[in-house]
Amino acid sequence: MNTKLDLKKIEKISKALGDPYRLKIMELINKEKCALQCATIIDKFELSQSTISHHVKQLIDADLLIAEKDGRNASYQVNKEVFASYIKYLNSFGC
Amino acid sequence: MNTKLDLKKIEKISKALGDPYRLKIMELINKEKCALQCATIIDKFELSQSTISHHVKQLIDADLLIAEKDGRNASYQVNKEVFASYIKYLNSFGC
DNA sequence: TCGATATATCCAAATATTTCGATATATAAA
DNA sequence: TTTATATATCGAAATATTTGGATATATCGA
Repeated sequence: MNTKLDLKKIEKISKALGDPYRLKIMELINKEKCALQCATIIDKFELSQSTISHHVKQLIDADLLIAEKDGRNASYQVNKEVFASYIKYLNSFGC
Repeated sequence: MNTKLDLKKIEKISKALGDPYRLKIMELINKEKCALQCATIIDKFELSQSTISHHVKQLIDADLLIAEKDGRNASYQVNKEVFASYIKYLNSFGC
């Protein structure tokens, strides 16, 4: 595990984290012990459902979130693996 | 040291890292033992001088680079402190 | 001083991202 | 089976980012 990410992927992850709503969505999901439902996210922000869906998709596309579908509900959790790999890359700059 | 970064700052740093050229500029500067001159960066990429200058400015504005001016030359080095703080923030997601 | 060089800034065009309303899709509930 | 609910996708407008040419500024060398 702890795959080495290529530059394209690093770029995508960084871009996904470069938006205030997406950061707040990540924090919200991270606070939950277990997976968080989409409707909960929509409740918390002054954004339309389609906009939230779009932001969540970007986080999923960057592999920062893992999505799970249960019937008509979707839930998400943080992909700790990918964060670990991203941090590993950043460590070359940090220390 | 190792200041806690607010969300706005995390966003700015992530955005600054969310571009292929800026990532490559960071890597280039990081590879140098000592500070890297601007002209060297310009040589390495197929981008105009003004575009490089703009990208470097964004990295400086995000505090990822420290700029030093010596006469008409400018040189840059990685701000390890800020990287460390950014990584510290990301650790809440990673493990 | 005068011309050359290094970098930064200004402006505008090209491109990408964000946002929302409308609609599609799939499932649950009546 | 019909209706309601949850989420995703499409299309278009608003906004932001990227890019390069032109120019400004500051300094070095002749």
